[in-house]
Amino acid sequence: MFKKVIIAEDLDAMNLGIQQVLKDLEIVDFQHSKYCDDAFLKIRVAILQNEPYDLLISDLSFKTDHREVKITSGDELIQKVRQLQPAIKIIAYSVEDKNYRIKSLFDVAEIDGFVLKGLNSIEELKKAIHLISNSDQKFISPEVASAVQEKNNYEMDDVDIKILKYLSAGTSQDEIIEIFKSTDIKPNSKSAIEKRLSKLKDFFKANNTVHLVSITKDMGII
Amino acid sequence: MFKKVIIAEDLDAMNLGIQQVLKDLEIVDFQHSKYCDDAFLKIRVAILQNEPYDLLISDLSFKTDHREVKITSGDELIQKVRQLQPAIKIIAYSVEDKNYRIKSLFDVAEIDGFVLKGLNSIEELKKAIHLISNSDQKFISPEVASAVQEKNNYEMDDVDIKILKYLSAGTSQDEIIEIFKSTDIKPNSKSAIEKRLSKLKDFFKANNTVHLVSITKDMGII
DNA sequence: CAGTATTTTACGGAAAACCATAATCCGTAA
DNA sequence: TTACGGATTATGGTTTTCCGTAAAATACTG
Repeated sequence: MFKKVIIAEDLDAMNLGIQQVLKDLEIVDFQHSKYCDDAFLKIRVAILQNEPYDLLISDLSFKTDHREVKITSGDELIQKVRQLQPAIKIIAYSVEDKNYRIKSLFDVAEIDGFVLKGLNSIEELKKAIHLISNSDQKFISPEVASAVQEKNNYEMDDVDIKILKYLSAGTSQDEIIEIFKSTDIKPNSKSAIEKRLSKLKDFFKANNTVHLVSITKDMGII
Repeated sequence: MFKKVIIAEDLDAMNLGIQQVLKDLEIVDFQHSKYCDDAFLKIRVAILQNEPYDLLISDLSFKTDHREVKITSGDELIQKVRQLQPAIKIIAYSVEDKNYRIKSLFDVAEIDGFVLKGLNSIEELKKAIHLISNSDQKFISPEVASAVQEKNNYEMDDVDIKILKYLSAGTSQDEIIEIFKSTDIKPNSKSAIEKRLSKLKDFFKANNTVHLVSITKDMGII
């Protein structure tokens, strides 16, 4: 079982629940942070002191307040922690149920578990901690288990995402072309952008651009 | 102080936090429901038994699981409870920070308090309960206090919302016109729809339709 | 190097969306 | 009834997007 745990979670009411879980599991050595920056710092310090954490439980979305922060989302935090301490186990604990985002957490950041905040998430969190503490198996909440097996036969790249983001920000296709040319982004012809858009619409079964942006927004891609 | 309280909140981890607040306030008679339907039923029964609740604390968004439910959101629940028992005090407790939605909760459903789930929401919830328990003042979390004073000089109507929803679902303007004509919705000419869209774009400072849908989605209007 | 495949770019016509103006309908009041 | 104002509808022209075809550039292969 884990000896030293760190929690990154901003909502105070939620924190109580997580701490209850750890107490039930008789894990006494845990810290929690309301800010990603703070959590990252604690993890770094722990490594330097030769007493690294062996589990990170992190939320994905964090509220912003007056404080100036560098790491704004749990995704970023997880990413950076994975680089800093590759062996640490990571559980994402979130209400996020968009397949795309969950899948990329497993694929890119190689999280060890994903627990969906829900009606029985406290029990699930316990299960997840148990499972990954003494094996290298992955845990994923049953409600979203389909996310990982889902194969995206069409791999979207950075440019696709950029286009979608610009579109949703009200940029016209022509303006996007201008921006791409001036910032030296590779495919920047009218046809190329159009073709990509057409492929995206095809893939997401969108009737038109408005629909496409609406769908990808819902999926949490942009 | 309140004697009998009901909580509608689906996330189990969050429930612990709220119950802690009530215990601190020495409110012992409280129930909680993970489903809106269940909460509504409890409230109805309590009225029939002549022991009505005097406070409802409700989340806004609820997860769906296998169960068939009639009331799917906290907004609906609040609305129906307000009709059923006009004198009950209602606090919305949510992460929702879109001004439009908060404002309409105060204006339409006449909630008595809005507490934003956040880094210090437990304390705020306590304050809110205190304030509204012995006065008719409204409580609103400081972070979103601006929401209520914000005056929407342009009043959107049902048709506007319908248009936006259809657009975000991939319906073309022409198709919307067809739908409006076949379902007998009043302004259904090309010009009328165009004019409305143009006004909406103007009001929301949107460059084009994609942008407009993107903005209104973010605001929680659609 | 030649030959083939893939990607990017170019072009043009069709459709949809955008925008300004003018005509029509409709309720209200003089 | 008639005049007026507001809302809806009609019309026409411009811009943007859409979509197919084809040329050019690049990458890949034997």
